[in-house]
Amino acid sequence: MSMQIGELASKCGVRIDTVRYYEKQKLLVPSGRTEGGYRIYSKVALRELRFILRAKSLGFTLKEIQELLTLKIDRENQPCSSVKELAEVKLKDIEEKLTELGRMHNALTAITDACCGGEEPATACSILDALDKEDS
Amino acid sequence: MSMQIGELASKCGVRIDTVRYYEKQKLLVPSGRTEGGYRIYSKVALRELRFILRAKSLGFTLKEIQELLTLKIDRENQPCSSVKELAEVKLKDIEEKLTELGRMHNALTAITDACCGGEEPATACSILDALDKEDS
DNA sequence: CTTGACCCTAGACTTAACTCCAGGGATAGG
DNA sequence: CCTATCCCTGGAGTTAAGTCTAGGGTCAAG
Repeated sequence: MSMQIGELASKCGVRIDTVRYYEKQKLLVPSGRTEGGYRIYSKVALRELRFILRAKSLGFTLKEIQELLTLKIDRENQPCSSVKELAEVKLKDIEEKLTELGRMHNALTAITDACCGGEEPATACSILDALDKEDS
Repeated sequence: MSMQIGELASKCGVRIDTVRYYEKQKLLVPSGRTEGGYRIYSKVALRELRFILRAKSLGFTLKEIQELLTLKIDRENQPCSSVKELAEVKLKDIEEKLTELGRMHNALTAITDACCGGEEPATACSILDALDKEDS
């Protein structure tokens, strides 16, 4: 039903420090404290941490997750469009990175394929030449 | 024929600080200094800086570019295979990132497409629900 | 009552690749 | 000579998301 920080962390596969860090970032507040000052977490906190981790795995930053949580907490009064907008911004973001990585991949593949990769000296290595070319 | 740091930087579209930073990282040494201590760069330095920037645009880190430069400087005695190996490691690296980003893209697209995005309250928003789901 | 496992805080450190700052010197044009 | 523009150094700051450290308290078992 309720647990300490160590159990919460290990249930989610993160470090204790990470949980405390999320708290400092106002992403996750413990349900209470013991007399001795230990944080206690409920099942709700477990769900919340998992929410955060899922959003992270989709590429959201902690700052963006904060926004998502703000919307989530106040769901009744927030339009779906606000949530979808965040998701779409992030999607565009991911798409840009994909494009850029694709560009790198194509260019690097091209010059790598052209290289013999043999044991002969790299005096005329086509990779080094491509990086050193006069044009562009 | 030869220039100061400002001209070199602007010819390559980087900041002066960046050039000095590359020098600190032992990527780019000026050809000399004026009496007054100003760095002077030759056409060779210009090529070298462009080499660095091209490698960077292919996804190499500065540390990896250092290795490339080490090989390049000693081309005669380095096998092509060493160069190609660096390129292939980087390619694999890029491919992993592409895979991961593709995974994110698919997942986020799926849950985003399912969201109405309308002005109605997000009480049952499918994006929030997907992030909050019990399973997985 | 002692041991070991757990927890607390505040704050420093990490990585990459810059970017900025203070305080000052060099150089060219008028 | 004055001014504007360039340049110098050493070192600090930036960003994201943690990770680590020192020094200490809590709690349950034996």
